Amino acid sequence: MLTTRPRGTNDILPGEVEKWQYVEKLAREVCREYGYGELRTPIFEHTELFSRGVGEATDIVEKEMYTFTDRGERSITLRPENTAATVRAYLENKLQALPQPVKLYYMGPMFRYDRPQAGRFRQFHQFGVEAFGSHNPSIDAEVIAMAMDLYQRIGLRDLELHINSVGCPQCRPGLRQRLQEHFKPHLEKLCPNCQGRFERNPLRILDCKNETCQDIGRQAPTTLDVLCDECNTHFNLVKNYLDAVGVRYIVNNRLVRGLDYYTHTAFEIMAQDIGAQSSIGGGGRYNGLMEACGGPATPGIGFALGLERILLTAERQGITFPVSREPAAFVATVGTEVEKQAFSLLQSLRQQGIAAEKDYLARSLKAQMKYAGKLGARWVVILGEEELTRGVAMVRDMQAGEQQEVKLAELVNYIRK
RNA sequence: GUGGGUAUAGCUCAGCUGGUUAGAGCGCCAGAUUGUGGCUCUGGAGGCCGUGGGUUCGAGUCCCAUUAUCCACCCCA
Repeated sequence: MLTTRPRGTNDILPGEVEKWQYVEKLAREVCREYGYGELRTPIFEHTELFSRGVGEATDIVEKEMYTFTDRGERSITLRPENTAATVRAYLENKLQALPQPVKLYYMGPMFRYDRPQAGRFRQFHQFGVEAFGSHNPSIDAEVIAMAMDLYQRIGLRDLELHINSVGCPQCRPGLRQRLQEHFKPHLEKLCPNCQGRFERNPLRILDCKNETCQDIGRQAPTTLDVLCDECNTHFNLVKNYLDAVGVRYIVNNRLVRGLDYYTHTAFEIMAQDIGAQSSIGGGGRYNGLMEACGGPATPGIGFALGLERILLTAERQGITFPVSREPAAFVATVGTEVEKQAFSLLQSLRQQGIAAEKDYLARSLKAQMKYAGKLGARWVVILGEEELTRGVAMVRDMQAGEQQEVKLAELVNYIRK
């Protein structure tokens, strides 16, 4: 073999790809019902879109981007997420001119240079939505409820929805300061990671898995302790709306989202039993992002769901999808004289909407039957010279193990019945 | 970027303390008298034992490196 697929990428083969199509179809249905229109943006963008939009200090930008210089000396990056690109497209196409809010969705591959592990790949796929132009907490709740609705339609069970408010530019600096005051006396005892976080992002110390860090963090002020009145009110209303539609959630004041642009609502959905990377979706509000990208102050909220992780969860939960690609009919021939007519019959079946197959390896009738059985064909249409002169075919029902002669003119109706 | 496990046929794996032509099950192809699948039986194709070095009379087996893969950390979907 010349080479293999690049690390952390996957070939999705027939048999597997139908599951993807099924989930994608459900996602599109949900979007239609909730009023989200599809947006397709480039797979690559100018690097500065992500470094500025996602945040210079994030892991994504610091160490996970697929960045290269193109032949025109431009720095290009394969998209690591799609919120920044959606904001860019909104501004570039002047979607402010549309009735507000503007509700968009996307689906497709994202790229991050990580070490692969269970549920994590370098090329992975996200389905996401973004709603621009409304501060209203009902749209926060709508976005969350929509994600949960999709999971439910797919059939996923035992999911945990965690929600939190990470504050706004008014109250977040206060939280940062109070956290640093809390951790400062214990700085020596924190794990090396958290000692680094102390300066960079003290919020993150709160969801460290290290026991000592957790113990010290237990008494620390949380986001919810320092929310300003406005943030507090907003968060309470989001919860009220979720209650109103029966979406169950866990308020997790340790929940911090990694990307710089989040404000107010943050949420994450966790699955059991798919390994350490248990988050199958997450999102939140990002009221400052549009301005950071050079646009007018415009609030936004969205989510991104990981398709690989959704499919993995479904597999672990033993969920089967109603997908099939078996041919309905198989045209078998006896003797070489009838092959042209059989070929024509095959074509005619297909053109009338019946999935039909034939043998391509000059197999004996016995081998053709065996092959048809393996393909899962329900009907085998057997054509020999003798049948052909009488305008009939022997049609075998592979499930019942019975067969009978059918006039060629009635074949389609017979198979459809 | 860090740590650990694994690498033998298309797939799942045997191959004992180094010893002759590397095996099984499944899958694939063919056959078991005339034009009929599933079960059974028979035969066949298919392997630079991940790659490169080293130790040895001799390496699939031991050592080193490298690559890939899996799992975990970091982080995220």
